[in-house]
Amino acid sequence: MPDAHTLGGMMERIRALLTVIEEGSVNRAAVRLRITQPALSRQMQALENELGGKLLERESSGVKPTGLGHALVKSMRPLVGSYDAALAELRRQARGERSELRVGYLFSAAQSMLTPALAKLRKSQPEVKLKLHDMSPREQLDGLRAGELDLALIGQEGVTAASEFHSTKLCSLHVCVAVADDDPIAAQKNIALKELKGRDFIGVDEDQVPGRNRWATALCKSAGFKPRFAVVVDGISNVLSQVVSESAVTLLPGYFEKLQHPGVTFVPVSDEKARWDFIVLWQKGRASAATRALVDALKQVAVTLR
Amino acid sequence: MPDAHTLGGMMERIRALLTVIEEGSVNRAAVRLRITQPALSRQMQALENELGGKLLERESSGVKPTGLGHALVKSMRPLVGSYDAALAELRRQARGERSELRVGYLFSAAQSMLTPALAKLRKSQPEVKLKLHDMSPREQLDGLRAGELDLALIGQEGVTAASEFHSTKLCSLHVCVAVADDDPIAAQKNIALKELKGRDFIGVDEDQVPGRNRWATALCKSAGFKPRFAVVVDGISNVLSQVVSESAVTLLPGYFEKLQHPGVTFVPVSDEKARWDFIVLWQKGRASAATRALVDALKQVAVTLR
DNA sequence: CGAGGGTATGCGCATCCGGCATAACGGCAA
DNA sequence: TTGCCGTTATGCCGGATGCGCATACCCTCG
Repeated sequence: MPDAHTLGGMMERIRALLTVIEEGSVNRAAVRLRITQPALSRQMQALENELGGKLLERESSGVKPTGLGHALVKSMRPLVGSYDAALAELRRQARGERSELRVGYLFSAAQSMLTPALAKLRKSQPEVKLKLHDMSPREQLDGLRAGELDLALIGQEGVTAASEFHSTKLCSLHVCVAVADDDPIAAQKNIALKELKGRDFIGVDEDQVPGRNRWATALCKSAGFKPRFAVVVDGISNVLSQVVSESAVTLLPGYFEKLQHPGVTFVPVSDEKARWDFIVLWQKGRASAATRALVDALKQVAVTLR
Repeated sequence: MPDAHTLGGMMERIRALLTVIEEGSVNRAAVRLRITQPALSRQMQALENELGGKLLERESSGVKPTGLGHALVKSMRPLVGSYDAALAELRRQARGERSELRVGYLFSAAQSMLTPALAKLRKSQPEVKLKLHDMSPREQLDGLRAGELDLALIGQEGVTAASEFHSTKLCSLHVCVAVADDDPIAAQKNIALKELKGRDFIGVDEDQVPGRNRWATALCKSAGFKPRFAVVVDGISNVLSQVVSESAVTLLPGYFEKLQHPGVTFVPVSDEKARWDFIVLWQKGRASAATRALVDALKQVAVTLR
């Protein structure tokens, strides 16, 4: 029940009217609401003025709803109930008690880290309701911005957006270059970035993997050349096919070495600066216990994977 | 949009927050809401205090929702929409513009009057959405009291409840007595009430047809005797069967003469006092145009049926 | 550095709204 | 019939709330 000093809006007056109709008496309802009868009487009048019609028939034995009063009860009672439930849930969430955790991630990048972290979370917070969404980095960022995700596991693409959310770097992977099996580079144990000067690069659509091309460009620039993107494809899964068919190269985070792709060889880059960061982003404001627990679990798993 | 002096409750602050998040700026939202930026800033703070958590991250370029702010938008936006729609509909109804009309009636009693009245209504108010409910007198009264009906066509049973609603008497029917075909009374053109002294009467369950037995009792008392109810049945449709099987009698409104029932004859009662009133009840408070139109139409039809 | 955009906060004033006291009405019992 | 009790409505007053104005502080950009 709101205290006397928050009874200022229509919703509060509507709530009071529901009580009056239930009691059939302004006086008894006032006792229930812990205000005086005259104050409540005036609230009822104010509500009638605001709606433009009588809601109550006044009699010496109490009050009875008019047709309009009945209609208000019918339409507003469920609404008030939903509103109260929503407020209660928001207050719970504000206290960090949100039990739902919506996680966005890219499977190929995150599964080796996410799976053990979720196991830890399941142990420490068994009541958490997880919603896992396999999505591209772009979708992850959009989901966070729209408030549809609580947390995202994202790579280098998330670095530019990190200031919009809370963020923590989990680990930094080395970089490898993908080449066709019959490429001379495929026989090397590793490669320096400058050896890629003059080669055709395959880029990724900015819309799907924001910042990937800029990252590759920055690395090559630090090695003294500017990469030429012969083709820009619309998804990571198409990059490796184009590497083969175009006799081109592309820079990828080291986790790709674990993926088998016919006709493609991954060669580690030896440059110290060639790193790919893996970070976790979560919403600003107070984080729920579930969110904090998952972030902690991810940090622990990241340490073991180094 | 409420004016500046009614922004007192949480709902109004929530509404303001939706605007702030939409604009991404307290300042621009304040312009939209036609209040000053400091007032709106304080409302946001008050709302955060009431919910117990930050809803907005403040930056020099404006504001961004926190996770809690996103959650509020998601849960409250539809609620605010429903609330506004409900208020708008209530205001329309208050102005007499309700386009729905829920009518309760007992078919056998009311159809001869209701059908022509509805034809008149259809002509004068073609946009009215009618909801017709064939129900017992008890159900009609309960429906009115619960605000589920706007108007009820009811007989003598509604007379005692008339003070709870607006009411108009439409007509007064003569009374007849129902007897078995082989009863000596069946051969009479009419009958005086006092001739029924000593006969078994069939009564009707008070719960289904409130006041029917009391009405019959009062009529017989005015003729100098008290009726003995041999059987009390649970519905009007069972009365006539019992009249035959029990060689009993019952008093009924004159409209029953139009109904064919095997083995039963209806004989008019000659006593002047033997009348059965037919009335229309509708909700207190301002009646919609549709309700008034139907009441008028019923009055006109009642005149022609006399 | 200054200008312009943003949000937060002190202060004063107007309005709102509650409590207290009282008026008016209807119903019921003696 | 009168008096009592229950009801709702309304006048008056004071405290609470919330707004506008002025100002402080921060950030970004030319």
